[in-house]
Amino acid sequence: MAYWLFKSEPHKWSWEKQKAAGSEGTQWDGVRNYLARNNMRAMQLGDKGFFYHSNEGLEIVGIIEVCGLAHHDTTTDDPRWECVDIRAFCDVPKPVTLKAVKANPALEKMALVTSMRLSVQPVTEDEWKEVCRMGGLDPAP
DNA sequence: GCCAACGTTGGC
DNA sequence: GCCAACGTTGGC
Repeated sequence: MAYWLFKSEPHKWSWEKQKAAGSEGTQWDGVRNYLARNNMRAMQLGDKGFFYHSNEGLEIVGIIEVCGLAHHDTTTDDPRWECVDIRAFCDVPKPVTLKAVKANPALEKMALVTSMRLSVQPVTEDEWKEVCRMGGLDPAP
């Protein structure tokens, strides 16, 4: 089981929309970055990830589950781009802000801080547990 | 809305 | 294969 972080601008695709998509989930399309794509290729069914609101909110608001392995992104004809399917798993009761992440020395190596612009990021198990604890999810799912 | 960071593109 | 130009992202 691995952990990830997905970034989305809420006016394009918000946590509310992700939840409304229900248990069937949606494809995480639109990623046009090799590193982010490679991260998605490495995902396994049942992997969990944080759902982060960029630009507005700037906080981790939910947890998703990978429910479909990487496959071609149907929003482009370019065969290079792939995406996974994800579905909402649960809310983060107390959203964890970027500010709070940056202020926590235990999270200083987190990709959210060091690779700010990467849209699909790996999260270590320690980081996962720490962010869940900050968000009011203890034990971590 | 600005601007820094950084990934991608394309000419050589 | 290098590197400058360009476009996009995302925090502020």
